Amino acid sequence: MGLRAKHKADRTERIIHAAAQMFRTLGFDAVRMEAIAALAGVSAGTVYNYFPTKGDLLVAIVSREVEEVLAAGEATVTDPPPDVVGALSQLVHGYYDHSLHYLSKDMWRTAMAMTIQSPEKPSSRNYVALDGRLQGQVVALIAALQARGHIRAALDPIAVGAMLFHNLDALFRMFVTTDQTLEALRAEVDRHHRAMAALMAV
Amino acid sequence: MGLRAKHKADRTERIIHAAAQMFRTLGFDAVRMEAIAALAGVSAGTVYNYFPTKGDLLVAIVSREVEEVLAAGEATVTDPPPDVVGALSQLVHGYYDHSLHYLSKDMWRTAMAMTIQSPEKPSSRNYVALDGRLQGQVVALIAALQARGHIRAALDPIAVGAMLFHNLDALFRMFVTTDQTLEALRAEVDRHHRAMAALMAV
DNA sequence: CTTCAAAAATGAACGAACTCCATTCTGCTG
DNA sequence: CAGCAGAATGGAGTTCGTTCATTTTTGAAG
Repeated sequence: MGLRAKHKADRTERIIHAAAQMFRTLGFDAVRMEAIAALAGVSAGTVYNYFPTKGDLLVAIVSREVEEVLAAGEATVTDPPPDVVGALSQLVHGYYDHSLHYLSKDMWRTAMAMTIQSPEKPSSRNYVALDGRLQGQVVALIAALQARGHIRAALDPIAVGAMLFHNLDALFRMFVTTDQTLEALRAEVDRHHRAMAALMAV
Repeated sequence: MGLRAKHKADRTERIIHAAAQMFRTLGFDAVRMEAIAALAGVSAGTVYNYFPTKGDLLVAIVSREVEEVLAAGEATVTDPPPDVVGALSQLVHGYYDHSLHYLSKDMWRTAMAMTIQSPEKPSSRNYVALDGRLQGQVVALIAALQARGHIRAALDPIAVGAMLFHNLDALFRMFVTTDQTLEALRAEVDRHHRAMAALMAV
């Protein structure tokens, strides 16, 4: 990698870190692009050379978090606990527990809003693709449990996996739009998992 | 109602109709508040005496649509078809089929985005409450089917109803964020309903 | 019918994201 | 090393949503 490319990568990192820090401490709306640029040590115009809009900058930050969570989920999918509730909970709690590590609820809300409102933007497409991979992990987990004979052979793993994912997604959305605690979120999703596990039992 | 109150109601209607028409034909972002005000026959400032922001104006419009859909759903809940898939489909197709009557996908997306990003605003709270009532209808339907002995007595109707609602909501969000047709949306949700009906069967 | 305080409407001004662009700087290449 | 292409700069300009001081309208009291 030439010096030029390295500078580019450095600047991208600096901008992302500066923005992430400010978004988290001040809230998305309260942060001016000038301030991000200043903290990153570049000019405002330069930020726009890297990210088309303030929203895209946020979505890029959030997408990094999702990628980390995805990587962490692989372990559960490839080697799931034998009980259905335990397997689902392990995967989903992994998602939830990491969600506020680098990000605030405000950042999640704003990023979700951006990707819904403008699904055609490249940053949104990327985010949606990551979401699809999360859904794929849930489907894969259901299929794995089914292959091991822990849930009924007759059920449609894709449809059921999709429903479970949509559910955990909705509960997470509720979490970030209220002052619900992580603990309460976990309890709620576990309740749903128990209900589904009872239905899926062989 | 005094003259003053009547004028107020008239203006509210004119503003809502003007905004709805323009949002639908031009798209939310392309419509300037000036233009809505002009079509409604008032000044820009006046619109702000009636709706705090452009987004709140949109959410008010969308909320009206949800209220109509809610009313239409009552019939299915109080007297559901005996088969589980038929009952779920009748309710949910009712929701979906009316969704584009007055609104565009763009309006749905933007309204969803607004309510997620700013859940504390009065207009968002109202919208979320309507969503809760939709979820309540699904739960009530499951409970009714259960009371009639069409699905297992052992299952948790609140958890299962919540999951079904979250699922139909997610599928609708996918619908409005892509160019999927209503037909394809119906087919997809029916597939999920069949999968769930099989699990819930006595 | 006149008065007047409260309510409502008005539109000019403001602020911030974003665009544009002439200029400057920097690292690659012949 | 020269000079060129690509990138950063930063300030001026645009656009809208939003705000607010001012003006106009309202309807009840005298």
